[in-house]
Amino acid sequence: MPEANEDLALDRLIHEPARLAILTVLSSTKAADFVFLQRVTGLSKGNLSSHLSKLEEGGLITIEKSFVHKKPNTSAALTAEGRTRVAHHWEQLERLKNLSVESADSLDLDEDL
Amino acid sequence: MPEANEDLALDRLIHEPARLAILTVLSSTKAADFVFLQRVTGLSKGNLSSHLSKLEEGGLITIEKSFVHKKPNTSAALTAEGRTRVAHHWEQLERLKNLSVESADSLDLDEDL
DNA sequence: CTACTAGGTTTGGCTTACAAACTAGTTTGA
DNA sequence: TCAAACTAGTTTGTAAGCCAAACCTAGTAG
Repeated sequence: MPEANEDLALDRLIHEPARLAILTVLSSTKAADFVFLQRVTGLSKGNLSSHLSKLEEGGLITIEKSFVHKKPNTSAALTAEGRTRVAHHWEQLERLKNLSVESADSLDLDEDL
Repeated sequence: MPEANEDLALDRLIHEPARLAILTVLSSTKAADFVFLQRVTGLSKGNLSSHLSKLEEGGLITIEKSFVHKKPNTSAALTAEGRTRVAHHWEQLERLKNLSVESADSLDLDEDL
């Protein structure tokens, strides 16, 4: 029956490097389109496309499709929930990192040796 | 050809939550044995076992097996390389996080639109 | 009209994380 | 004494996930 310090679990949807990059970019821009995201993240189109879909399914971002100069344009933006969840994720990481300082002595292990 | 800001790539061997937890614990203890690691990380035995193997193969930790009270005992410790690579990983994360502040305007996109 | 390009999406294969099943040895207890 | 239960792991099977190659659709240049 494992299940230690449950509250510092990391959300894999966010934690994945490619998505963390996407989300980080979106954190600081109202919205970003596909081409821009591809450039700054360095992801392939296919890769970016599927990550965006997953983020949308997960409720972290919204995607709006339109036509700009007669060309398809896909724009992504963080949802309110997405914004808080991403922020929370960074806090989790901070907690985990700092856990290495206190660590060994004070970890909440059920004392039943 | 994508391949943007290459130098903030995240090492998946380290980034994986389970391993990040293990490594973080090891960062602050000279060494930790299997049972202890299982308790603090909350991982199943099988899971912990295979992650430790991968970390060892990756040169991040060393594993020493012995017998304590006639029972097998597996002890893990960070290698010097492991220690620096883990530290580097936290720096990378910090960089990524802070990238969200400067972001949009100054990203090194090859200007060839 | 044909070829090429831009902007994506779908598909297929390889990798991986996870827990269930297994191994090896030790202690308990009847 | 011998078997059931426990400790400390490892191996294996599978479902999920990442990635890039192949594909799709619409515009545009020759």
